[in-house]
Amino acid sequence: MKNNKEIVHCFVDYGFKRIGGKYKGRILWVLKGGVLRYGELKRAIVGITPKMLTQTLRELEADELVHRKVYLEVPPKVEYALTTTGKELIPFIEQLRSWAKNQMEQKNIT
Amino acid sequence: MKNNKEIVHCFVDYGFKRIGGKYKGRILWVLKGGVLRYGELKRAIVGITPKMLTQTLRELEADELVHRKVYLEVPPKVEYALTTTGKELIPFIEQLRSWAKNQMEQKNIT
DNA sequence: TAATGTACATACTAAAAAGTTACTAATGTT
DNA sequence: AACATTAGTAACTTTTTAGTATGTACATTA
Repeated sequence: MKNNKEIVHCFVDYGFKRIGGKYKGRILWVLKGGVLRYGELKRAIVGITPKMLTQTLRELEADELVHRKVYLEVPPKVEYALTTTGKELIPFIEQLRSWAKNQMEQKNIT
Repeated sequence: MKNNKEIVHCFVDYGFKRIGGKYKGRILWVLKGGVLRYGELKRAIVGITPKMLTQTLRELEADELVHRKVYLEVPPKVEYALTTTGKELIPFIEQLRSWAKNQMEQKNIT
């Protein structure tokens, strides 16, 4: 999800542009639990490919929602954590989540 | 944004699938103010094409977030309104919106 | 008689997002 | 020497989403 150069029409538009995309919400949500390494994220976000994980993390980083810390070791070690701005989004995701939970229970979705 | 048949991985995933897409958030948000006709929506959602407006409204309708009421008149008249489920999303959008507002002000985005 | 208004539909194209497959670096371990 | 480990990359294809351009119905109004 590219969001540079595009015209932002309103706050809602801007907000959705920053958290849109197939995996951003899930990534932010699991990072709510604390710092995670790349491989841990990969296991947590079931179904994501390394390409999409890296790509999405880079977008989140550029967007200052996630912080990336590289350890100069071999084998490599990279840790990801929410930034302050990223943490501010958690209540919002939580609200969507509880709405979704409700909906899924009502609709009996497996 | 198609979301049938796909695997839903968690509540967050499900939630984002239901409100994802370029215009859904904005449409729900303007409908918060009350019932709107097709043409009014078109004017409210600046930049949307009739194709995308219709398509998105149909998705929202199929998803039971928006209700569509057709008057059998000529020229045609169709009204759109939030359903109960749709209204339940408003606080959530409001939260994203206020986060976005904050961000935009901090970053001095026009 | 022709234009106007309204809510679309249809066919097609372009752009964006996501997926697939294969590959790398450098050290420690067997 | 071969192998495992970790966090990715690169090139390419497919799928999905969005945009463009044009057309339709039909009562009312000019």
